[in-house]
Amino acid sequence: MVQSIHRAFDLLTALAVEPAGLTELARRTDLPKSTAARLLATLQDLDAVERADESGLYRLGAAFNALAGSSSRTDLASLAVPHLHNLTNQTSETSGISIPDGYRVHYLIQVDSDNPIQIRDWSGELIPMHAVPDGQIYMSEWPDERLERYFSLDPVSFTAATITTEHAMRDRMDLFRERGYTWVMEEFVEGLNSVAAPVKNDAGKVIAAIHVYGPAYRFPIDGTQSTIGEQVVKAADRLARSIVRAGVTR
Amino acid sequence: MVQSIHRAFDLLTALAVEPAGLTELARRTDLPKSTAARLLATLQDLDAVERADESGLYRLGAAFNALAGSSSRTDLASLAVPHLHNLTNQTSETSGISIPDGYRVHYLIQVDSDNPIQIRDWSGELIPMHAVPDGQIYMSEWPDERLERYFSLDPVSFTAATITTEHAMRDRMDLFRERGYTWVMEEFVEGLNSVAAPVKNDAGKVIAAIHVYGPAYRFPIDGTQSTIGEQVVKAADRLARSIVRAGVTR
DNA sequence: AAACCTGTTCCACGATGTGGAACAGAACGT
DNA sequence: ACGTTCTGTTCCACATCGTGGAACAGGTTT
Repeated sequence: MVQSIHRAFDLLTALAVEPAGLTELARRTDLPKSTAARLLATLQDLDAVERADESGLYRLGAAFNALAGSSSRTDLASLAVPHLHNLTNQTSETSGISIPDGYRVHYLIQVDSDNPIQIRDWSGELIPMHAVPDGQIYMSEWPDERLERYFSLDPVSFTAATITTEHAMRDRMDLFRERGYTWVMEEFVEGLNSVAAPVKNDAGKVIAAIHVYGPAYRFPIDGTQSTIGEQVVKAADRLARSIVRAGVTR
Repeated sequence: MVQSIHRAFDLLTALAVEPAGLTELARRTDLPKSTAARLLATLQDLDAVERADESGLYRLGAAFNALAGSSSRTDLASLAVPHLHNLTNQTSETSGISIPDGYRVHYLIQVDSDNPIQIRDWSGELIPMHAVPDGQIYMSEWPDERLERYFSLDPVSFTAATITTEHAMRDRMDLFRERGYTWVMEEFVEGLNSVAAPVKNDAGKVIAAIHVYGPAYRFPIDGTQSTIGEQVVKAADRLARSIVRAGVTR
């Protein structure tokens, strides 16, 4: 075991209680002041702690928000994988999961189908909300002023079919609220269709969305839009229950 | 600078990209395998990383959620302090801020008034939602089934005035939605009144609440309920704007 | 079956982390 | 104004702790 790392985490844990000066931290962690000073200087270098200018008090730094964010995204992605496999098996198309990130959709992972004609992998990428079904679901929870602000920024018209007006988006959102899922037909990329449904936490808040997409020439097969939509909704609900059981917080 | 701590954080940063095995992590961080193994064992001991049983892959552990949670609570509390001072000056009573935490309200900090007759400090404590105005605000955003579940658990009657039925709480929530703030008169503690207003993020979600409380014999002074309520709403809105400017995420 | 790769463990070694001491400056009490 | 106490910073002699190469077991791939 590496003693220095244990000691560093002792200091971080002490700071989680409340901010403190060097001498107080040394006292809380039973370390000599010079040892604590050196460890804190290193943690400061790593943005794991920061120092308030006037008071000289140490407090936890921004590094953990990034690590915790990544940790919870990884948790969510792990939980989603079996559900996405099931969905891909059912639909024979690529499925994936995303989370909202400001005005964009953050694709976490996707599960490809066996079909030789594949969809490229958008995992890790950030796509504007209006262009994809996940984003349209997230936007449907926004207050009016946020929606207004978004459309005042002239959203990109990716294809001739992209929705770029608030009015048209409200119509789309009404459809979503009616059905519980939303379809996007060649609005982001020519030749690509997709459908998504929301994943909600115990408090009813949309924390993620799962989607299926495929090439427009074969997806969806005529007359199957609502069947596929319902399958995505069911998969999203099952994932939501897994999340509650696993105690993954978002 | 402490080399071991830098190396440990290099490993953590590598894991934030995606989970990996020992050899891959050693490669990503330019460390000998034995060094990486020892550092990872220590991080595992600290719950900073965990090991998937079957695959043997390492991934970030739960420790950061706790540290990030604490870090962001500290950020929020720091931002709130000047607003709470203003509110305490205006009302001559104790003010404070809370966040929701499951079925309870987590009081972060409070700012006392100069009055010698003081309210005890609940900072750090967790109080059931139904008994305090902050909690009643949080509950007003819940889906029906969550509210139903809460009241099926026979909430504690702290005083004769405590609301313990779903029906009565819905009436209270209607009043809240009408006014933008909510009063609680001796429902939690005999002789204690309080008023709260929600703090919302850019997406319109209630992330915290701020409140003022005082002894019932002097607070509120007759005829000042709506004036004080509005003051709390304004302070909450100003805090919300500070939060957006500071980029503090919740 | 052989080659290759991963993860684990050991231990000789010396580099790094340790911690006491000294110091400057601020805060506090008289 | 002065003495005392406390905090934070820095130095450096020292030896403990962290290092990393090597060996090994077991699984995977060819």
